[in-house]
Amino acid sequence: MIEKEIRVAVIDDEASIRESLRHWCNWQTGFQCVGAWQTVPDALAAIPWIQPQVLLLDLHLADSESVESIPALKSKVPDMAVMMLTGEDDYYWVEQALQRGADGYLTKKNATDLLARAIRDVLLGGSPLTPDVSRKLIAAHINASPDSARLDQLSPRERMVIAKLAEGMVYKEIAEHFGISIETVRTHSRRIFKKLNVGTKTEAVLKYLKSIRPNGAPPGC
Amino acid sequence: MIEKEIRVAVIDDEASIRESLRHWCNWQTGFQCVGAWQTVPDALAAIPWIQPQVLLLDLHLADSESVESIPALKSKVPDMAVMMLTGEDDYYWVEQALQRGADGYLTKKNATDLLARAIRDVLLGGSPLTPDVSRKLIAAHINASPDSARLDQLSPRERMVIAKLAEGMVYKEIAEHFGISIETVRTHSRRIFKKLNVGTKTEAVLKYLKSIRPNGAPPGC
DNA sequence: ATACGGATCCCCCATTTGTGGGACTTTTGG
DNA sequence: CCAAAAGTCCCACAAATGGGGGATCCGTAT
Repeated sequence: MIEKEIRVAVIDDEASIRESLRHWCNWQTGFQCVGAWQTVPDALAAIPWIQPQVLLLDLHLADSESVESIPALKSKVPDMAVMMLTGEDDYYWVEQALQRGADGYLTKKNATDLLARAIRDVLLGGSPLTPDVSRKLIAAHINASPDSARLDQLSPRERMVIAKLAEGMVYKEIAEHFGISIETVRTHSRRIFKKLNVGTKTEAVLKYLKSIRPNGAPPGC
Repeated sequence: MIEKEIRVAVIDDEASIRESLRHWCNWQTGFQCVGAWQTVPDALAAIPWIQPQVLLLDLHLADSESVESIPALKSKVPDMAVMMLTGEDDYYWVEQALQRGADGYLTKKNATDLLARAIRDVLLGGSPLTPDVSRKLIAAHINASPDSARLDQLSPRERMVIAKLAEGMVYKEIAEHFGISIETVRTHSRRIFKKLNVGTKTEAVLKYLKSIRPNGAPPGC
């Protein structure tokens, strides 16, 4: 039945926490820790071979590294669940993490007694959040369109570029339109993709249209 | 100054008209006829080498061949102007031709006295239309979304595919979603592009969204 | 002064896309 | 039943795209 144990991996730069999570997993029945890395790059290199089902990701890795890396991590193992672990419940990071594809978000203080259940929940498609997190999430969601805000992260030039993308123009046409190199357009697009957290022109355009007219004015306007 | 003459080409299956247009061009000062073909395939083979500036295209080639071929012709010589010539002013064909990239549309009866000016106009970026044509164009435009009709030219499967494209999915994802080969998805897409008269996924999605909700409901609905 | 974001451009590389064929089976409408 | 349309799959090739670097220049903020 070692085959049926839930394969859990850990990323935490703090050795003590990392190790205690590892030991906790292996001690719990039904879980096995298949990896525990200190840094995201280490994990990125390993998880494609390890194929964990759940990744416990510490929010406290140097500044925003952990949150930024969620898309990359999930792309390596698409149906791996990412569970954020954090000490504080700074809502800014909650939002950032969830927008980037985190599946759960637990504050560490009450993590240990909830973690086993949370891991099982997340594998069943749930989004386990500790109560303090979900309270803030709900509060923020009643009046905010999470994606619209992303647009003002775009620089003026990037806005001009995505506007043209949203007219169906290809890179070469946009370059000619603005009298710049196609390489510049590609650079702008790559940054737009990163900021909008998408991977293709079409996805970017869809998010752009949603953001620019959440109420739904015709594309021609 | 033979270099500064406007290079005109003709496609017309009726020999008498074709020849009279050729002679007319060469007789007019400032024009030279650089080609006169009976069929579209003949022209397609020749124009890349000839590089005409203006192509006079008879609408009366066997059924829809001439209109259908406008995109192909323009793709061979991207900045060549295509001027439609027709006896009648059946608005259906006017619309079809303009949608496919025709730059001008003249009815033959009053063509000869306007043709010289129309050719010069079209090269300056204008869209010369005989009055009867423009009247119908305007009438049709006040209350019609010309593109919406195009969607029901799509087969059921093609509609399913473009619906997924409009969710930002890439070919491989669509293939997996429907459990078919990526080649099949590509084939569907090619036919969708042809029917919607576009060249890229993004353009297709934009037309699709416009057609599916001309009033502009949010993409999420 | 110097660090930083924005804008510009360049190279490389793997993958995806767009386009042209062709071919086979299954529906479907006369 | 037969022809047309739809759906499926394949090959091949050029172009476009999506990332990954890195580099330069210019303002502005620190």
